[in-house]
Amino acid sequence: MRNHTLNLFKVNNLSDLNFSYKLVEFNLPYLEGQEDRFNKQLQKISQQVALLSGGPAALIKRENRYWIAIPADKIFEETSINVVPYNIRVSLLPDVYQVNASSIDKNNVDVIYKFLDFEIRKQLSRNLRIWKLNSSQFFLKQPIVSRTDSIIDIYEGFSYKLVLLHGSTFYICIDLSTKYVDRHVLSYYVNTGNVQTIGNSFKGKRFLYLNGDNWYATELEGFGEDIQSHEFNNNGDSISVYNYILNNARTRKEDIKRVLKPSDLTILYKYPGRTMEPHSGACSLAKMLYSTQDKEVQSLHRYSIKDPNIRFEAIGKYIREYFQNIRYGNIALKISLNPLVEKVPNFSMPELKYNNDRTLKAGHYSNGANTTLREFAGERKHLLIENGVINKSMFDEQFLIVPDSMDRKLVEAFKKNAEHQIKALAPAFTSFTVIRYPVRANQAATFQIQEIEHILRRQNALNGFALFVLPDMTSESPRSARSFHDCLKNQFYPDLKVQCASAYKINSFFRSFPNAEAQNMFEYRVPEDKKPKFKSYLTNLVLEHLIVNRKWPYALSKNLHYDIYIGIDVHDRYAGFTFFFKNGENIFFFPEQVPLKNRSQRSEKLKANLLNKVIYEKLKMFIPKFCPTPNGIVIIRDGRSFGEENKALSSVISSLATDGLVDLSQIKYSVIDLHKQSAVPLRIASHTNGFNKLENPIAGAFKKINETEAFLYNTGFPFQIRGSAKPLHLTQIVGNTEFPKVIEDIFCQSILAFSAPDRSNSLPITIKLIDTLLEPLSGAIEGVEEEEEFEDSLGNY
DNA sequence: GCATGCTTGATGAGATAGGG
DNA sequence: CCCTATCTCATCAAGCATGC
Repeated sequence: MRNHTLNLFKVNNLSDLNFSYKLVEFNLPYLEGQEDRFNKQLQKISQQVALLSGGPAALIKRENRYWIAIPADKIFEETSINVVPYNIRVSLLPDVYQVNASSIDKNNVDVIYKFLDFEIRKQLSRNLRIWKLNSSQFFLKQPIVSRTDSIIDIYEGFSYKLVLLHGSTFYICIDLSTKYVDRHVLSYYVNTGNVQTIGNSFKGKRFLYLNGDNWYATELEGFGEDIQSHEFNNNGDSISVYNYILNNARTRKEDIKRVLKPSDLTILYKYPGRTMEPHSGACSLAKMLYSTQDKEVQSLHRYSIKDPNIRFEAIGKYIREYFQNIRYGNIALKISLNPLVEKVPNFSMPELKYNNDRTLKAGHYSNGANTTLREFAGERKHLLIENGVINKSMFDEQFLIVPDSMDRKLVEAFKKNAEHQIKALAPAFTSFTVIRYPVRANQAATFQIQEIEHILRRQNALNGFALFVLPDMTSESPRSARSFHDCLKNQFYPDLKVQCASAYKINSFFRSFPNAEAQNMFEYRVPEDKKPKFKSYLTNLVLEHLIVNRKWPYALSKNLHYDIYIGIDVHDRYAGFTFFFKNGENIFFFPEQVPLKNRSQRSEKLKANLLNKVIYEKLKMFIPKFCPTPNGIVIIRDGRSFGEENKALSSVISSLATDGLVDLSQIKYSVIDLHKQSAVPLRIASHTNGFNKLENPIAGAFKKINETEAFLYNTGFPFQIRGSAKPLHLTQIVGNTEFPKVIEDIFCQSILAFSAPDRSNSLPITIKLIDTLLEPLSGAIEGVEEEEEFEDSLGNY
């Protein structure tokens, strides 16, 4: 194992700090089955106490009862808190609990975490050299020296999170972050003379407002008069914007006087994304914020992608400059200047099983390997091209649906290429039936799709699989092209399974040549110089089409530790389920329509009875066929599970036991939450002997932060990525499986990169497939409604 | 066509302030 | 004193550039 550097900086003098606390008592009745409500009520009480006492409040459970801990030096009056339907009395108990570093245990560690985190955040917010975007992101007030002639200043900063390792040691975890801000203040562009003509173009944009020492993000609502004339109501008194700003400038008064002119225009702003009574401010204190889709930022985006050396160097700098003067009570926190360095374990690359009994094994030839780790990604693709897909089942009916604007000979040429490529990978494939559809410019997507449906119905093509060539929509807005695409997939789903391609793209590869055999005839061919690009385009398109056809390209040589994995994800109206058995030769996908989210619950929450129904039905059918008496069932939930998955899984297992399909005394189970993006911005870099001291960790490296939580790096070596690898965050929410075995199983699943075998893939195939086969449907509903509204408004004229 | 890293924007939910 | 608009906090999907 190699040494690795982690972006974790230890709090060294925890033992010097005094975390003594008092308890707050309350009695909240728990109604059976009302767990959701109970948790919300608990949270509300704890926040209320934090407010009353003016400091941190930590919710803790002792002797099967809940309490709230607040620092021993805080006090508040006994009071009632309204948590519908109760009024809960909260009172501060007199006893003081002494806590020191040696007495940290799992009963009081959350108290220490909350207290410490509260202080660190508070003191970062008070640091005059940085500004706070939200509770975890901080940026320097000095932009980094620009490397371009751009009108944009780049503000670098960091996101912060306090991390508890293995329940006893605290670390500061920070990562880099960037914001793009206009170099000039708004008054450089807009003044009382031109506000009528160009003012509107700035409305709705986001601005960084430099209000004295306090900088924050705002959204521009509109403009007022000049700041000397413009008055607003301040606690009952009318005051001009100019006077208000100078009265409140405090230490920054001289600086502000220099930029603030009485003739500056007043801006009316609100906080981004909110509806509120606008505040008044000065144009000369606002600088426009840019987002990643702004043209001006596009060329700067690459500067924020940083390799591990540069990233870790900057992280160390922020620790030195902003984390060495933080106090807890009367004592300075001693935060290590050096990052945590330790041996990080990794799983080895699993062996893959291909068609024709071929395998791919990375490592030393002496161990039976047939490739080096370095060559793994390339070979993974190469073996697939050579041997074809492992799934040899028959194909359903196949359609090639093309716009009638596409030349017949071009369609013929493309069809020949596509069929040849598919047959090379899956010999069971025969041919496409070509269907042409008319394209009507300037017509709503819904209307066009209806017309296409009539045509497909006449040709009996509403079932099966289609490669659908989208018309050339380069002249139209990207939104309407996207809307067409989404409508299409939504309209025919799930009977007709559609993979899309673009006529524009296909056209760009082909050229017409004189026919060699017949004079005055033409044919379409790909010229030599475009062949490599076309080959790569076609391979990827065909691989996707095979995935849509459920023809999995390869599998694992060995079974996973646990026999059954179930992936679950939700996109708007559909929940997707994948069932993965043993080594992945048998994977099944099912969409299930779910009720649209309502106001009171989280959008992605699934109900236990739906989960129970789907999972039980399918497992009852599959277990006898693919894995009799399984040793374990694991649910992987993309995003957050809400206890429903757990309820469903235990009821499914007991039903299956009644049916005699599983052995209750043997079977293991668990629910895993998988986050592509974690609140903990943990990074890892491997030490090398080369010129660059740090590089991305090997794929399969993992860092457990406690018994049920880990970070898994799936995108490192041998895969090539720009920047620094971002891990998956895995949490075993419930269950009795061995967590490290589950992590390894998830790593193996991520090596089944079906859609791009030569690239890295961070998601396990159980989740990735749901995204691929479900994703285009989400958003389609909204798109349709927008189009219809648009049509209606046209009709009124 | 695919993949990645990265930032912004949207969203939900609890809590609060202030008007009627 | 209740209701509603506003605010804060936290999380996740969308959308970007870029490379194969």
